[in-house]
Amino acid sequence: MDETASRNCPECGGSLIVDEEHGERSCEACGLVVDTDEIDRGPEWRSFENGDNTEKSRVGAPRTPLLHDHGLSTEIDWRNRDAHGRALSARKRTQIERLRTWNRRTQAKDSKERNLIEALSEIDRMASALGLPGAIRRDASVTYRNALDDGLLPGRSIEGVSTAVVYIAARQADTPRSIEEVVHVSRIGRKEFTRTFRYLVRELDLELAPPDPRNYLPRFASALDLPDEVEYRANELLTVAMDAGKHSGKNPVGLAAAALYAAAQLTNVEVTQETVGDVTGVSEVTIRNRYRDLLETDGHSP
DNA sequence: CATTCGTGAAGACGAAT
DNA sequence: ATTCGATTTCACGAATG
Repeated sequence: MDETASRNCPECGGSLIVDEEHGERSCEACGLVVDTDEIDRGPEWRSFENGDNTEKSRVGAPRTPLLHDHGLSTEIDWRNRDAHGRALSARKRTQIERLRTWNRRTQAKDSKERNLIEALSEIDRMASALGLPGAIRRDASVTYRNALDDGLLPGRSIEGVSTAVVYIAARQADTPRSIEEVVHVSRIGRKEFTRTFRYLVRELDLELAPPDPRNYLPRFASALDLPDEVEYRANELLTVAMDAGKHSGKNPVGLAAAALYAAAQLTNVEVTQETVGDVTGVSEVTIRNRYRDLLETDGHSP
Protein backbone atom coordinates (compact mmCIF):
# COMPACT_ATOMS: atom_id res chain seq x y z
CA MET A 1 0.00 0.00 0.00
CA ASP A 2 2.99 2.28 -0.13
CA GLU A 3 3.05 5.13 -2.53
CA THR A 4 5.93 7.32 -3.49
CA ALA A 5 5.30 10.95 -2.74
CA SER A 6 6.37 13.87 -4.84
CA ARG A 7 8.28 15.69 -2.14
CA ASN A 8 11.71 14.80 -0.90
CA CYS A 9 13.22 14.27 2.50
CA PRO A 10 14.45 17.48 4.09
CA GLU A 11 17.33 15.60 5.73
CA CYS A 12 18.89 13.48 3.06
CA GLY A 13 16.94 14.38 -0.02
CA GLY A 14 15.67 10.83 -0.49
CA SER A 15 12.17 10.20 -1.73
CA LEU A 16 9.31 9.99 0.74
CA ILE A 17 6.91 7.10 1.17
CA VAL A 18 3.46 7.25 2.65
CA ASP A 19 2.40 4.69 5.14
CA GLU A 20 -1.35 4.74 4.91
CA GLU A 21 -1.80 2.34 7.75
CA HIS A 22 -0.35 4.70 10.31
CA GLY A 23 -0.84 7.95 8.50
CA GLU A 24 2.86 8.69 8.44
CA ARG A 25 5.10 10.04 5.79
CA SER A 26 8.66 8.88 6.09
CA CYS A 27 11.90 8.94 4.15
CA GLU A 28 12.70 5.87 2.16
CA ALA A 29 16.42 6.26 2.71
CA CYS A 30 16.93 7.52 6.26
CA GLY A 31 13.58 6.60 7.82
CA LEU A 32 12.89 10.08 9.09
CA VAL A 33 9.23 10.55 9.82
CA VAL A 34 8.37 13.84 8.23
CA ASP A 35 4.84 14.35 9.43
CA THR A 36 2.17 12.26 11.02
CA ASP A 37 -1.54 11.86 10.70
CA GLU A 38 -1.74 13.56 7.36
CA ILE A 39 -4.29 11.04 6.23
CA ASP A 40 -7.76 11.56 7.58
CA ARG A 41 -9.04 8.14 8.35
CA GLY A 42 -12.39 9.47 9.41
CA PRO A 43 -14.14 8.70 12.67
CA GLU A 44 -15.31 5.28 13.73
CA TRP A 45 -16.53 3.83 10.50
CA ARG A 46 -13.62 1.59 9.74
CA SER A 47 -14.11 -1.14 12.26
CA PHE A 48 -17.67 -1.06 11.11
CA GLU A 49 -17.22 -1.19 7.37
CA ASN A 50 -14.38 -3.54 6.65
CA GLY A 51 -14.89 -6.69 8.58
CA ASP A 52 -11.61 -6.60 10.39
CA ASN A 53 -12.43 -6.30 14.01
CA THR A 54 -8.89 -6.00 15.14
CA GLU A 55 -9.57 -4.28 18.42
CA LYS A 56 -10.39 -0.81 17.31
CA SER A 57 -12.39 -0.45 20.46
CA ARG A 58 -11.97 2.61 22.54
CA VAL A 59 -12.94 3.10 26.10
CA GLY A 60 -14.67 6.32 26.71
CA ALA A 61 -16.12 8.54 24.10
CA PRO A 62 -13.84 10.19 21.61
CA ARG A 63 -15.66 13.47 21.66
CA THR A 64 -16.33 14.82 18.25
CA PRO A 65 -14.56 18.13 17.96
CA LEU A 66 -17.56 19.47 16.11
CA LEU A 67 -20.22 19.49 18.77
CA HIS A 68 -21.54 22.55 17.11
CA ASP A 69 -20.56 23.86 13.72
CA HIS A 70 -18.11 26.51 14.90
CA GLY A 71 -20.04 28.96 12.80
CA LEU A 72 -18.93 27.21 9.66
CA SER A 73 -22.37 26.54 8.33
CA THR A 74 -24.02 29.24 6.31
CA GLU A 75 -27.36 30.75 6.94
CA ILE A 76 -29.28 32.13 4.00
CA ASP A 77 -31.74 34.84 4.80
CA TRP A 78 -35.30 34.20 3.76
CA ARG A 79 -35.85 37.66 2.35
CA ASN A 80 -35.20 37.84 -1.36
CA ARG A 81 -33.12 40.97 -1.11
CA ASP A 82 -29.56 41.66 -1.96
CA ALA A 83 -27.03 43.35 0.27
CA HIS A 84 -28.50 46.74 -0.56
CA GLY A 85 -32.05 45.73 0.21
CA ARG A 86 -33.10 45.69 -3.40
CA ALA A 87 -35.42 43.00 -4.67
CA LEU A 88 -33.79 40.17 -6.56
CA SER A 89 -34.39 39.32 -10.14
CA ALA A 90 -36.42 36.23 -10.88
CA ARG A 91 -33.34 34.47 -12.21
CA LYS A 92 -31.36 35.36 -9.15
CA ARG A 93 -34.22 34.25 -6.92
CA THR A 94 -34.41 30.72 -8.29
CA GLN A 95 -30.68 30.50 -7.98
CA ILE A 96 -30.84 31.43 -4.32
CA GLU A 97 -33.66 28.99 -3.89
CA ARG A 98 -31.44 26.19 -5.08
CA LEU A 99 -28.73 27.30 -2.68
CA ARG A 100 -31.14 27.19 0.22
CA THR A 101 -32.20 23.69 -0.69
CA TRP A 102 -28.68 22.37 -0.83
CA ASN A 103 -27.73 24.18 2.30
CA ARG A 104 -30.55 22.46 4.12
CA ARG A 105 -29.66 19.09 2.66
CA THR A 106 -26.00 19.20 3.62
CA GLN A 107 -26.85 20.37 7.10
CA ALA A 108 -29.33 17.54 7.52
CA LYS A 109 -26.72 15.08 6.38
CA ASP A 110 -24.18 16.54 8.77
CA SER A 111 -26.47 16.34 11.76
CA LYS A 112 -27.32 12.77 10.92
CA GLU A 113 -23.69 11.82 10.68
CA ARG A 114 -22.79 13.59 13.85
CA ASN A 115 -25.61 11.73 15.55
CA LEU A 116 -24.28 8.47 14.17
CA ILE A 117 -20.73 9.16 15.26
CA GLU A 118 -21.83 9.83 18.79
CA ALA A 119 -24.07 6.76 18.85
CA LEU A 120 -21.49 4.37 17.43
CA SER A 121 -19.02 5.57 19.98
CA GLU A 122 -21.45 4.94 22.81
CA ILE A 123 -22.44 1.55 21.43
CA ASP A 124 -18.82 0.56 21.29
CA ARG A 125 -18.13 1.80 24.78
CA MET A 126 -21.07 -0.03 26.35
CA ALA A 127 -20.57 -3.23 24.40
CA SER A 128 -16.97 -3.22 25.47
CA ALA A 129 -17.88 -2.70 29.10
CA LEU A 130 -20.32 -5.60 28.82
CA GLY A 131 -17.79 -7.87 27.17
CA LEU A 132 -19.79 -8.24 23.99
CA PRO A 133 -17.93 -9.26 20.83
CA GLY A 134 -17.59 -7.21 17.66
CA ALA A 135 -20.28 -9.03 15.73
CA ILE A 136 -22.85 -7.94 18.28
CA ARG A 137 -21.61 -4.36 18.16
CA ARG A 138 -22.09 -4.38 14.43
CA ASP A 139 -25.61 -5.75 14.77
CA ALA A 140 -26.36 -3.05 17.30
CA SER A 141 -25.03 -0.41 14.92
CA VAL A 142 -27.20 -1.72 12.10
CA THR A 143 -30.27 -1.53 14.28
CA TYR A 144 -29.34 1.99 15.24
CA ARG A 145 -29.02 2.98 11.59
CA ASN A 146 -32.43 1.51 10.88
CA ALA A 147 -33.93 3.51 13.69
CA LEU A 148 -32.22 6.65 12.49
CA ASP A 149 -33.29 6.14 8.88
CA ASP A 150 -36.86 5.54 9.96
CA GLY A 151 -36.88 8.85 11.76
CA LEU A 152 -37.33 7.22 15.14
CA LEU A 153 -34.75 9.37 16.86
CA PRO A 154 -36.50 12.70 17.44
CA GLY A 155 -37.77 12.75 20.97
CA ARG A 156 -35.39 10.04 22.18
CA SER A 157 -31.90 10.53 23.48
CA ILE A 158 -28.95 9.12 21.57
CA GLU A 159 -27.78 7.44 24.74
CA GLY A 160 -31.15 5.83 25.28
CA VAL A 161 -31.41 4.38 21.79
CA SER A 162 -27.78 3.29 21.86
CA THR A 163 -28.35 1.43 25.10
CA ALA A 164 -31.46 -0.22 23.75
CA VAL A 165 -29.83 -1.47 20.54
CA VAL A 166 -26.95 -2.95 22.51
CA TYR A 167 -29.41 -4.81 24.72
CA ILE A 168 -31.38 -5.97 21.69
CA ALA A 169 -28.32 -7.15 19.78
CA ALA A 170 -27.06 -9.10 22.80
CA ARG A 171 -30.40 -10.81 23.14
CA GLN A 172 -30.67 -11.65 19.47
CA ALA A 173 -27.24 -13.24 19.60
CA ASP A 174 -28.23 -15.47 22.53
CA THR A 175 -25.69 -13.67 24.65
CA PRO A 176 -28.17 -11.75 26.73
CA ARG A 177 -27.28 -9.15 29.30
CA SER A 178 -29.78 -8.32 31.98
CA ILE A 179 -31.50 -4.97 32.04
CA GLU A 180 -29.62 -4.18 35.23
CA GLU A 181 -26.27 -4.88 33.63
CA VAL A 182 -27.02 -2.82 30.57
CA VAL A 183 -28.40 0.12 32.49
CA HIS A 184 -25.40 0.02 34.80
CA VAL A 185 -22.98 0.87 31.99
CA SER A 186 -25.32 3.41 30.48
CA ARG A 187 -26.00 7.00 31.34
CA ILE A 188 -29.73 6.55 31.36
CA GLY A 189 -31.95 5.11 34.05
CA ARG A 190 -34.00 1.95 34.00
CA LYS A 191 -37.21 3.80 33.33
CA GLU A 192 -36.02 5.58 30.20
CA PHE A 193 -34.37 2.40 29.02
CA THR A 194 -37.49 0.26 29.15
CA ARG A 195 -39.51 2.99 27.52
CA THR A 196 -37.06 3.36 24.64
CA PHE A 197 -36.58 -0.38 24.33
CA ARG A 198 -40.28 -1.07 23.95
CA TYR A 199 -40.63 1.80 21.55
CA LEU A 200 -37.90 0.43 19.28
CA VAL A 201 -39.22 -3.11 19.35
CA ARG A 202 -42.66 -1.87 18.36
CA GLU A 203 -41.62 0.60 15.68
CA LEU A 204 -39.02 -1.63 14.06
CA ASP A 205 -41.20 -4.74 14.23
CA LEU A 206 -38.45 -6.65 15.94
CA GLU A 207 -39.21 -10.23 16.79
CA LEU A 208 -37.59 -10.86 20.11
CA ALA A 209 -37.96 -14.21 21.75
CA PRO A 210 -37.72 -14.14 25.53
CA PRO A 211 -34.16 -14.81 26.66
CA ASP A 212 -33.35 -18.39 27.52
CA PRO A 213 -32.52 -18.36 31.25
CA ARG A 214 -29.79 -20.91 30.64
CA ASN A 215 -27.83 -18.35 28.66
CA TYR A 216 -27.25 -16.41 31.87
CA LEU A 217 -25.77 -19.32 33.77
CA PRO A 218 -22.12 -19.29 32.70
CA ARG A 219 -21.54 -15.66 33.55
CA PHE A 220 -23.48 -15.72 36.80
CA ALA A 221 -21.87 -18.96 37.93
CA SER A 222 -18.48 -17.51 37.19
CA ALA A 223 -19.25 -14.25 38.97
CA LEU A 224 -20.40 -16.23 42.00
CA ASP A 225 -17.40 -18.55 41.95
CA LEU A 226 -19.60 -21.59 41.73
CA PRO A 227 -18.13 -24.90 40.58
CA ASP A 228 -19.02 -26.34 37.20
CA GLU A 229 -21.18 -28.98 38.77
CA VAL A 230 -23.51 -26.36 40.18
CA GLU A 231 -23.83 -24.70 36.82
CA TYR A 232 -24.52 -28.04 35.22
CA ARG A 233 -27.24 -28.95 37.68
CA ALA A 234 -28.76 -25.52 37.37
CA ASN A 235 -28.94 -26.11 33.66
CA GLU A 236 -30.73 -29.40 34.27
CA LEU A 237 -33.21 -27.82 36.62
CA LEU A 238 -34.02 -25.14 34.11
CA THR A 239 -34.42 -27.63 31.31
CA VAL A 240 -36.87 -29.68 33.33
CA ALA A 241 -38.79 -26.58 34.36
CA MET A 242 -38.97 -25.30 30.80
CA ASP A 243 -40.16 -28.64 29.48
CA ALA A 244 -42.90 -28.42 32.07
CA GLY A 245 -43.72 -24.92 30.89
CA LYS A 246 -43.15 -23.50 34.34
CA HIS A 247 -40.97 -20.71 33.03
CA SER A 248 -43.32 -18.69 30.87
CA GLY A 249 -44.15 -15.32 32.23
CA LYS A 250 -41.30 -15.41 34.71
CA ASN A 251 -38.27 -13.19 34.69
CA PRO A 252 -35.52 -15.26 32.98
CA VAL A 253 -32.86 -13.64 35.13
CA GLY A 254 -34.78 -14.65 38.24
CA LEU A 255 -35.04 -18.21 36.97
CA ALA A 256 -31.31 -18.39 36.31
CA ALA A 257 -30.52 -16.97 39.73
CA ALA A 258 -32.89 -19.36 41.47
CA ALA A 259 -31.56 -22.31 39.50
CA LEU A 260 -28.04 -21.54 40.63
CA TYR A 261 -29.13 -21.20 44.24
CA ALA A 262 -31.14 -24.41 44.09
CA ALA A 263 -28.32 -26.30 42.42
CA ALA A 264 -25.91 -25.04 45.05
CA GLN A 265 -28.21 -26.37 47.79
CA LEU A 266 -28.44 -29.75 46.08
CA THR A 267 -24.69 -30.03 45.80
CA ASN A 268 -23.98 -28.67 49.27
CA VAL A 269 -22.23 -25.57 48.03
CA GLU A 270 -22.36 -22.57 50.30
CA VAL A 271 -24.13 -19.59 48.81
CA THR A 272 -26.69 -17.28 50.34
CA GLN A 273 -29.75 -15.94 48.63
CA GLU A 274 -28.45 -12.49 49.33
CA THR A 275 -25.19 -12.85 47.42
CA VAL A 276 -26.90 -14.54 44.50
CA GLY A 277 -29.40 -11.73 44.49
CA ASP A 278 -26.71 -9.07 44.61
CA VAL A 279 -24.76 -10.52 41.72
CA THR A 280 -27.76 -11.21 39.52
CA GLY A 281 -29.81 -8.18 40.45
CA VAL A 282 -32.74 -10.30 41.56
CA SER A 283 -34.48 -9.90 44.90
CA GLU A 284 -34.25 -12.62 47.50
CA VAL A 285 -37.99 -13.01 47.48
CA THR A 286 -38.01 -13.85 43.81
CA ILE A 287 -35.16 -16.31 44.27
CA ARG A 288 -37.14 -18.01 47.01
CA ASN A 289 -40.29 -18.30 44.97
CA ARG A 290 -38.55 -19.52 41.83
CA TYR A 291 -36.23 -21.98 43.47
CA ARG A 292 -39.19 -23.48 45.29
CA ASP A 293 -40.85 -23.94 41.91
CA LEU A 294 -37.74 -25.46 40.41
CA LEU A 295 -37.22 -28.00 43.17
CA GLU A 296 -40.87 -28.90 43.15
CA THR A 297 -40.91 -29.46 39.42
CA ASP A 298 -37.82 -31.60 39.69
CA GLY A 299 -39.42 -33.62 42.46
CA HIS A 300 -37.65 -32.64 45.64
CA SER A 301 -40.39 -31.55 47.98
CA PRO A 302 -42.73 -34.56 48.68
C1' DC B 1 -25.99 -13.57 64.83
C1' DA B 2 -26.80 -15.07 60.04
C1' DT B 3 -29.81 -17.03 57.10
C1' DT B 4 -34.07 -18.53 55.50
C1' DC B 5 -38.99 -18.29 55.02
C1' DG B 6 -43.55 -16.20 54.46
C1' DT B 7 -46.67 -12.19 53.82
C1' DG B 8 -49.02 -7.88 52.66
C1' DA B 9 -48.66 -3.51 50.25
C1' DA B 10 -47.12 -1.27 46.17
C1' DG B 11 -45.28 -0.67 41.51
C1' DA B 12 -44.73 -2.18 36.66
C1' DC B 13 -46.30 -4.62 32.86
C1' DG B 14 -49.16 -6.89 29.15
C1' DA B 15 -53.60 -8.12 27.82
C1' DA B 16 -58.22 -7.28 27.57
C1' DT B 17 -62.03 -3.98 27.37
C1' DA C 1 -57.89 5.37 28.71
C1' DT C 2 -58.95 2.16 32.28
C1' DT C 3 -59.13 -2.24 34.45
C1' DC C 4 -57.46 -6.72 35.49
C1' DG C 5 -54.31 -10.50 36.53
C1' DA C 6 -49.75 -12.08 37.28
C1' DT C 7 -45.31 -10.93 38.79
C1' DT C 8 -41.61 -8.64 41.28
C1' DT C 9 -39.93 -5.89 44.92
C1' DC C 10 -39.79 -3.85 49.46
C1' DA C 11 -40.19 -3.98 54.34
C1' DC C 12 -41.01 -6.56 58.07
C1' DG C 13 -41.24 -10.23 61.42
C1' DA C 14 -40.88 -15.10 62.56
C1' DA C 15 -38.44 -19.41 62.45
C1' DT C 16 -34.26 -21.99 62.07
C1' DG C 17 -29.39 -23.14 62.80
